[in-house]
Amino acid sequence: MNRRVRVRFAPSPTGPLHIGGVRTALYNYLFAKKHGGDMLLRIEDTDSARFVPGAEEYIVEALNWLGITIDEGVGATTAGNHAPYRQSERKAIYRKYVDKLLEAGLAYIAFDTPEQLDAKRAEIANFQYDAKTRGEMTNSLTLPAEEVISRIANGEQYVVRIKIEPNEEVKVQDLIRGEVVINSSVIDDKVLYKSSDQLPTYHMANVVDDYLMEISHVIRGEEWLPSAPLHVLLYRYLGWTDVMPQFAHLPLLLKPDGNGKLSKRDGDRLGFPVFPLNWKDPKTGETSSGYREAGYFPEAVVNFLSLLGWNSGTEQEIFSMQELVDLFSLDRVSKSGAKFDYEKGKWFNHKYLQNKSLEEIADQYQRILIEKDIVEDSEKVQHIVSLVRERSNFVNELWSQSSFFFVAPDSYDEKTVQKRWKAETPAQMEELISLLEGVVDFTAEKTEEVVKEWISAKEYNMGGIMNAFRLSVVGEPKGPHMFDIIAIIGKDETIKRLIKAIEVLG
RNA sequence: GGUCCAUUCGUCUAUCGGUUAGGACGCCAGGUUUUCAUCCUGGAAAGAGGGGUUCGACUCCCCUAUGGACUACCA
Repeated sequence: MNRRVRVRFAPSPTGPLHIGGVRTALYNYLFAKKHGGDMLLRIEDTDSARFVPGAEEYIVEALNWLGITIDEGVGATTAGNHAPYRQSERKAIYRKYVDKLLEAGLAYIAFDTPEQLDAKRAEIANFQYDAKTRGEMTNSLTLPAEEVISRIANGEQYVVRIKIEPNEEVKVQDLIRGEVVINSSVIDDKVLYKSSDQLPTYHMANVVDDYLMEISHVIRGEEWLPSAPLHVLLYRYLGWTDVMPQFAHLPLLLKPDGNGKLSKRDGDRLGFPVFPLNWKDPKTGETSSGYREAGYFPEAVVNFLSLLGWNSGTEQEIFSMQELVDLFSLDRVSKSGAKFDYEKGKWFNHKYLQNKSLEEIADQYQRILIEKDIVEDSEKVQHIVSLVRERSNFVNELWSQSSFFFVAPDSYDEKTVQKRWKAETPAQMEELISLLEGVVDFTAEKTEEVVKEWISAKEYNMGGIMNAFRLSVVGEPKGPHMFDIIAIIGKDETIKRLIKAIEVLG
């Protein structure tokens, strides 16, 4: 069967989008675009208790920032003809299919309260609500029909459970892992629907929506692999096996150190963001840092994430979104979890900082300068950026590499003073001042020529002069070529800084 | 505990039975440089262990070990 590729990213609005979720969204997007298909965004808010205000908006904004565009669903520009795309708004739809299962005897009503179930679990080790145990529980299989009706009529809360037939090998074809087989006896009679909020649980809602929204491929995290057989069974119970989507379970993103799934705490602990955007928790007021605010380019984040669990098979490392789309393939997705290496993430941003146009970088840098009340024309800023960007990873690091172009040093690095400011230095700097005063054409080329001639004529030590010169102008032993620096700050400013250095350092 | 998934340099990975096991990040050394960086060159660094299958296994199979996920009226 050849049907249109339609994939969905289906997060739960329980908080900010985790970086692992971002990668899942990215892989879905790449797969969809590669095959000319549709990328949907569906909000899985069937757990009213865990709903967090602002989370949905955050998810849309994050995907938008990253360039992962949504064709259909929440946050899409066009309406889409499978609306609504929020599960909380689809209550009536699910009830119909729950009833269908009930009528077919493939599901049943259970009245056991959460407390009773907890008691059961405490009493029996490894208790599972299934074919072996449901006969001892309070449900429509053990109660007379009239009692079930009267209990419901009396307003008693209940859930609907799927009736799993034991001892069957359930096969799941996974596009990444191949065939996965699980015996149905180890699957419990999962709750599909709860009367308390009249909403289905994840499993039911997910299957019904994927069916109704004509999803062709379910690409999701590996944490869903254990419940995939249940989903296969649900498709079968509902009579949808012929249009069941194909599954692909992605490897997890792991902690950089130690073991386990990458979590919010790891970011706090190790000092890097695990969210795409800053997130302020509405309850605690606590803010978690995001890649955008940390100074990352969205392209760099996408590139970095794309390679955590997938590779092109070539030695190329830098990919545009379009290249990623062209090259992406599920059979090149790896099976094992990937430890999150933040250092490599920084390297990607470094690469993008070098490869982007000077105009774009200068434009971003100017915004930082304006915050510092520094206004310069863009041509000059571009020139400065061209001199210092190769030594930076982020636009916001540019300031520490180039502040001396805009403001004179207010102190001098002590170590350098001891090492580079000798007894004879002040006199030499005086000479340098009068030399520079005489230079008419104050370009990097000209000043370099004049100063070097003077140094060799006087038989001064090149390093001694230049380092003292740098100390006077920059205040620290850093920065680009000295003559490039003074050409930008100009003759007057250069001389002013030399005079001040002689004054202060003696 | 049970079920399932996984296992190549520290990390991300290439390899789809025959390779000096390749690349990248990071690390180290050297070079360039008036400084700090960058950059360039080079280097150290890997097939979890044990059995098979095979003329030949990193590659296929089994066992063990290790790691991970799941095991809710959460997703």
